[in-house]
Amino acid sequence: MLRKDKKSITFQLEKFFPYLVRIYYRAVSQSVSSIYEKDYDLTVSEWRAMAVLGNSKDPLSAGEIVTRSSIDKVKVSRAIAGLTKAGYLERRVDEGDRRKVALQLTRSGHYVFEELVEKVQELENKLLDGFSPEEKELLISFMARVRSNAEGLDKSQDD
Amino acid sequence: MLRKDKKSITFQLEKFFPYLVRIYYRAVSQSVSSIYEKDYDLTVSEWRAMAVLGNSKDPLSAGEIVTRSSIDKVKVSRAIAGLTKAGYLERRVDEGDRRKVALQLTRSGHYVFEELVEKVQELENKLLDGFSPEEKELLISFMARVRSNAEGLDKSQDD
DNA sequence: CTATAATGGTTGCAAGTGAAACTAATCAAG
DNA sequence: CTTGATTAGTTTCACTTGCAACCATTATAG
Repeated sequence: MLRKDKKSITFQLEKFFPYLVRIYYRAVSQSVSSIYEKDYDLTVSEWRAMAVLGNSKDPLSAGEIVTRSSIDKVKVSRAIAGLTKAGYLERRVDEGDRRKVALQLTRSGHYVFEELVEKVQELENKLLDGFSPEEKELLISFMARVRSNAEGLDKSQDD
Repeated sequence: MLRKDKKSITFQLEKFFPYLVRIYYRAVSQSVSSIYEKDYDLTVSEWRAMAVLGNSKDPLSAGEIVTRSSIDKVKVSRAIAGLTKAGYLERRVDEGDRRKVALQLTRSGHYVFEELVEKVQELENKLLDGFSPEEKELLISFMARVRSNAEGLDKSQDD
């Protein structure tokens, strides 16, 4: 079995960690998005904006949604437009600072939000079916560790 | 603290499992893609197609890349075009079946592949910095379990 | 042999994305 | 006040995406 390869590289994509993460993410993401997409015709950003708003007693500005959801400006702006058009969201110009808009869910928006939360939490349970509470916590903490490793890297690259 | 909320929903996005997965994925994905994007101006699909090809002794058809990389038809087709244009890939019509193309990395493609593999494996280690081998295995197996839960769901929804 | 279907791969198109430019309002300085 | 800078949010534009339609070739049926 003599080979002349300089290094005889073996790189298996299906063992490559970031590839596994991607596949994992895809599976999770697809199962959850099927709920708000197919059942309610919402986009991811719309669902997330709604989730942030649904949990807030007080109206929020678009900027506050951006910071709380880690969705970017543009998507939030479009999500707001979409939700407003669907009648789930009410936008009022903030009279204190007329650049801002005060956003809050309408009654029907709140209703949809509640339905969604229920379905989505049910899905969360199904995704973690077979996991003990400790395992769930462990998985979450592993992800957080990897994430913080990754973010550390990015930072050092910026220099 | 009397509230009149029908249900007093508390849904925190930042505790929601699919959201955590998304953030995790983003961090990983961004750190790895910065390597092949910034350093080599390759897209994800190009890198993945290259990874599949780089590991194969024999030329592959586009369809084989699709099945081995779980990238879709269209992306593979475009990845091939891109890699060919960059001089990393050689495409030859399969004379046995003239619908197929036989694809293999050029010398320079192989060279880039080797460089990339090295950098990318280094990154993989950094991402998992602080993880014991057992923890790494555990994380991977957790992801596989969640994924198979998710895929089970999708299947039952198709019915 | 045709005719029809099936397969491998590419391309067109409509929708989605995000960086950057833009508008409008507020703030800060002279 | 005016001028310039900052902030909130929207829009534009170039690029990516993926479905579906497509072309070419091979396989199957009559």
